[in-house]
Amino acid sequence: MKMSGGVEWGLHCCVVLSGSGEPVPAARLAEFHDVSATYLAKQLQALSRAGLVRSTQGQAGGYALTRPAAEISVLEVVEAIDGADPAFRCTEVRQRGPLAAAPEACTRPCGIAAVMGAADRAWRESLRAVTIADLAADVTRTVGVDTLPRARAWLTR
Amino acid sequence: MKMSGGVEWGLHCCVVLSGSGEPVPAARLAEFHDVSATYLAKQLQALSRAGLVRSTQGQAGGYALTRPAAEISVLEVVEAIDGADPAFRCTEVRQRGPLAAAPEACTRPCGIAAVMGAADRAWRESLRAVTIADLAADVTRTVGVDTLPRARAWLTR
DNA sequence: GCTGACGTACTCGGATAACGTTTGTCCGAGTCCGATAGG
DNA sequence: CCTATCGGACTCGGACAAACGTTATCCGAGTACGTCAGC
Repeated sequence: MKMSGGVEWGLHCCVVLSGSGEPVPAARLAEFHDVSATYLAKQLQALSRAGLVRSTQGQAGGYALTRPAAEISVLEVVEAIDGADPAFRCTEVRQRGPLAAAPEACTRPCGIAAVMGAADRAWRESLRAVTIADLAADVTRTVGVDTLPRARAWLTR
Repeated sequence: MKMSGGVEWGLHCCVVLSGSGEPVPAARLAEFHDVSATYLAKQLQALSRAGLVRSTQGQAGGYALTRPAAEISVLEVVEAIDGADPAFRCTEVRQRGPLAAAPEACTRPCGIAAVMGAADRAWRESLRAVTIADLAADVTRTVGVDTLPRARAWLTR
């Protein structure tokens, strides 16, 4: 039960990208966060495929959010990078073994899968309730008012 | 974001073990579910280490629940097999890079980690609310009243 | 002076290796039951 | 007939490989800007 480490990077990138329409190159974002440039590029590609960011090629190109930060939930970023598949995958154990239940006798999903599905939905709902704008506001409140503006200035230097 | 497949096996084992104090060998449980005996043994060992089941050695030995099924939550089984560590691990990205925040300026946890932690708690709370007895009752209701008694009879044949 | 085309440098994107974790397997230590021999 | 001892077989437990997924990396395709020649 482990989430991809790229999720954290992707979220941080979305936060610093919020509020500025200027495209920022992946290499710049990587240098800012002091992480592997090539691997961060992979995460940004995933965000691009999901339609959360728009990529611009050529000089002065880079990545920018496609929507206002207030309209992007944390869940979307997580699902874009880590995948939208539920953590639990039912293998229909009931239908195996000497006393296997007939497939038609099995209500879908089975009790175990239902519990896991409910927990998964609770988890996703919790992430859906928070937006990138909320995260940015939190940074402003806890670390300092000028933190994000300074970051944006550095990124678009 | 993927849960260990052994969790499903462990839960099914707990369900069929509920209600009978008789120890059941791991090999028998594996045959019943038609899964790898050696690997299932590994999961049962994890449950044993967590104190959810008690192992008895020698002839007529095996595994049995230590507590009534109504007092064992699904969460306990999941944490015993899949580990209790949260899925998200904060690497303190804020403290890296050219504009790194000073460690003392960072409130713990940071906004991102806080959101992830809340989602994790929601997930766990959802799993904590269901017990093995609930799962057993669901089987009785959906598949058939005699399903579990027949399974127990087969296991202790 | 203006316009068009060209070259260049910079960007992303997908295909390609290395590592770690999970999955799967094996054999050894420990223990209980049954058989057996003695009282 | 009862009891203590011994043998055997069955059990779990931890240590040992293989496979998958994640992590990390590279090079090629595409595009926008700046330059330069022509009108």
